[in-house]
Amino acid sequence: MNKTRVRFAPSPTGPLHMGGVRTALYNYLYAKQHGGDFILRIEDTDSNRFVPGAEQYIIDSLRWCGIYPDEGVDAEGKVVETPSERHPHAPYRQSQRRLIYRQYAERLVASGHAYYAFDTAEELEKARAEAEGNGQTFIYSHLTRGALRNSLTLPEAEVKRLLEERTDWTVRFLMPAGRVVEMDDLIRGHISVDTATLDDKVLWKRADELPTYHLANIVDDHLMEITEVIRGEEWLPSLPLHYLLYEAFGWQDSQPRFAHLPLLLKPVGNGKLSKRDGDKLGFPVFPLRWTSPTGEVSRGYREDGYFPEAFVNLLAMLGWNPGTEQEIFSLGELVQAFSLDKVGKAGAKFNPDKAKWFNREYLRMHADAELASLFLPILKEKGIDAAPAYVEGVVSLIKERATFVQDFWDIASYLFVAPTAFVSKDVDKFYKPEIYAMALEAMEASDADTLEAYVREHEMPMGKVMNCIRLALSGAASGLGISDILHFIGHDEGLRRLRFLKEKLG
RNA sequence: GGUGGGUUCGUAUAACGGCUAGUACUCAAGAUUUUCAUUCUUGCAAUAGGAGUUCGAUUCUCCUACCCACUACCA
Repeated sequence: MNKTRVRFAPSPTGPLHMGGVRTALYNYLYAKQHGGDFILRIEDTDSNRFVPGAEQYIIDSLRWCGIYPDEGVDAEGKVVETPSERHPHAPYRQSQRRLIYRQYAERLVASGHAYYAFDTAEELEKARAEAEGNGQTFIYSHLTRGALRNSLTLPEAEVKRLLEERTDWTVRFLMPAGRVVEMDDLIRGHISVDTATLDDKVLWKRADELPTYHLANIVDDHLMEITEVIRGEEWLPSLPLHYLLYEAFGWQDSQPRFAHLPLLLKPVGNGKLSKRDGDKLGFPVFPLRWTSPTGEVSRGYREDGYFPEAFVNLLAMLGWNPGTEQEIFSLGELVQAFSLDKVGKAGAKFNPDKAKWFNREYLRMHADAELASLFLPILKEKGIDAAPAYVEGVVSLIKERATFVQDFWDIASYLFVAPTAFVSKDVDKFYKPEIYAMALEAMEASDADTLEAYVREHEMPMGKVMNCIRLALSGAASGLGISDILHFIGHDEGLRRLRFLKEKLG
């Protein structure tokens, strides 16, 4: 039995979106569960779409989630560029593997599974436009290849000349007609496709001396001894090609098994989750904040205040379920519980409310001291220098009311500074001369512990008096319990605030 | 258009072919609380439609509808 080896193979064309993180996560979980390796490979074969910083963003995102590759770019925190005893499959960036692909492309031509094509981009475009004019779709296939400029139709000498003179030719796969490819997917079961509907995909481009996805992918998965390919559903249509490629190379025996994951869909309407949805509906679609080369900023889960554990957890539950009613899982627990046959087939709509719920749960699980240490810098920004022990006490009191650490300030700012503004609606309701008089009397006569008893004993209207006091202490009639507030700010400060209320409102 | 995939409460999902189709989020109501939040209880709400197989179908088969992906010298 071969050791399990899976890979996550993103393209550095922009920030990794949460769907991509989920794919990486599922690969990672699968690898770890089977005691195997998780490999990070960068598929940068499209020089036109390369975005500076995208690769580092991918690495940073996975690290934030606690996902570390055993092999590949970023293995053990450093970029592996050359083969070594530990990483014999390096390099892991496809642009650094150019030389490898060309020989495999040539091998396919030699064995009659591929051919050279000399059609220019303009010629193909013209053919497409023509077909479209006739209400049809042009595909480069057994239907059309006989009338196009390639090594199948041109004389040998001409082919030789063009190969030498021109630098814009490609190698195309010779898609056989009249075959039905029988495939198996770990999630979807058996699938069969008639090759007559498939086209002759470009495998290698002379112009930049690079392969396209299809060739690079198959060659690398083979060379890197990948045992399972777990990727997004958008790849399902090219699975027949990939099967045929393994067959053409004679690698069927070591062909990896495939699992195509359902897509992540936008919260409302239809279609896959896109960057725009996040901006529009107010939630991040990226793990980390991303600033594009043009200066456009996209929010990230990290910066929005999500705990990485919560992010990983919510991602894991989108498209997979444990078969039990447990919803909260650590990364380690996910490794134990994960299973591809519990992955659903249908696309999963992302629900921002549930995402927040997960973070709330994780926030409560965090120790007060830890939360306090996260809150401290925020306080410092507000110009407040509070004692850690004090902040810890505050946090333990308010953590159940918050979703994010950032919420702490809004919830409890008045435990650090006296309110200067008062909610007018609450003022109208609770700041009446007779109520204020009673509130002042109660405050002057009792401390935090005896306040309630005093109000009760003197048969004051409990709700009104308390809310008037709360208004003075916190600036609003809703919020923390009065005795809790007093415990933190002290009785003297409480009395001062009550007097300030009158001073301010007259 | 073609090819492939998909379809259980609003959302995520559960249910060897067999209880009243379960759970979580959201929402609503009630209880608790000096207020708010929390917490607790309760409630609303689904098998896309139609045939077939079967004693019995959410589950298996077929058809229809709808949704998604792919259909580039992008991944």
